[in-house]
Amino acid sequence: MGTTPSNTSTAPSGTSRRDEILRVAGELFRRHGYHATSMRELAKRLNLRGASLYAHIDSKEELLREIVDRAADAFLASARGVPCDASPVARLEAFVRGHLRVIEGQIETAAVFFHEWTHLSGPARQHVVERRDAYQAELRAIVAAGVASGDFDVEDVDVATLLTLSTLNWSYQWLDPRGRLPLEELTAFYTEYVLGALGAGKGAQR
Amino acid sequence: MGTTPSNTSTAPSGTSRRDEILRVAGELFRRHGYHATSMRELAKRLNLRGASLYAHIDSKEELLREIVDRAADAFLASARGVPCDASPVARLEAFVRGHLRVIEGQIETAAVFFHEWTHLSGPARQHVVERRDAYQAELRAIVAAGVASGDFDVEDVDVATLLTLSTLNWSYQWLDPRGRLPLEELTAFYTEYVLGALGAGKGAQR
DNA sequence: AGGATAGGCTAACGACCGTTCGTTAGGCAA
DNA sequence: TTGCCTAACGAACGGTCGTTAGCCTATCCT
Repeated sequence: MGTTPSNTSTAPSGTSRRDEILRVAGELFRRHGYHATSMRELAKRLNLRGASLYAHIDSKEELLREIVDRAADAFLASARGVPCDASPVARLEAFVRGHLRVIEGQIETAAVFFHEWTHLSGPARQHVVERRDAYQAELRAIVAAGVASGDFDVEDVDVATLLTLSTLNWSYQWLDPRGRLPLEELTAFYTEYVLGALGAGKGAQR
Repeated sequence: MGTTPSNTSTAPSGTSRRDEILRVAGELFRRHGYHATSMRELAKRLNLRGASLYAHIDSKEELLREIVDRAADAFLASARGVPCDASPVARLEAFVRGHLRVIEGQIETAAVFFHEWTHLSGPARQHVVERRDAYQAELRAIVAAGVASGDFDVEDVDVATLLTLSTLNWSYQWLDPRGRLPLEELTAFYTEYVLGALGAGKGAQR
């Protein structure tokens, strides 16, 4: 155990110090924005000095990259977890549920992902673009399948996909995990909204 | 004319230097974010030095405030221009059209409004909150009217309003004034999408 | 012509930034 | 006890930031 890497050091709560830094960074990045959050402020929140953070991380950008990566991976995994042998309506429903679950389960991470990812540069940025595109492609496939099966009635699959993503993506701005609506209920509202928009009417096959 | 205030000085294109500063600031704030845009960079884009900007403006925050205010005012004016004696469907359609027109007509201003307004502080910030709330209230009134008239079929007017706003608000992320779809066509797609979501079906009264 | 004004510049201020470096203290194993 | 490692600190590096003050020039007005 003497060779344990430094990032497994234990913070009081049982999580690693590095995880704690990431968590607080996520909160601050979300609240103030990446560039308006200083390392000194982040350290202060952790009862440390700015310089001390570098015992655990390489750079500020690494924090952003890791937070954004986590969200991107979560969204993509969620989309990829949608059973592709289900009906388009059921798939759409699963997609929506997965989307909201990711946001609700890690609101800070998701919010930073949506709002701050463009501050990444180089390969990290490109990697995010790829995953966003892949995510959109998953949704597009569902919409297209719905159109092909007759469950959805849209004139332009690309636009319908964009509009659906728009509906889902803005939710980080107002979705409150402790809000008045339980997630299941919000998911039901969302699903009905989107299905209606896609022309799936209430009698659509599930 | 010797008493002309300083902000009416003429830039090459015929607009005032101050307007030019605002325009370029809007572009840079949108592309890089407010905090990641420096006054030196803004000045450089205008072939000036950073310090020279203060002959025309009081502060960096004033730029942000003015850009955000313009967008907020435009959105609210647009919503208030919706004829309240029309059918709910027609009102909704006008709302959507107005929303997209504001964005399309000043994409930088709108994008900065959606993405950077939280960097404002004090009364300016509060003023934005008020206008955002007023804008949402206008939409809510339309949705509620549609429910009352039987044109819309939603279970929760507040949630339906939020979801509709979500659908509209994310468009600044992808709406390209020079994109493949003319605005009228995009508006038609958008209207159909939202009306469908609100349970207004294609036979709904217009 | 002379004075006023506007707009631009340079230099500088005071504050802040992300990060590195040298050092210290505490913990652990041999 | 000694030696090593980790985590944290203070000091500092090498900048950057928004902004102010003083100066200069061009233009306009009387």
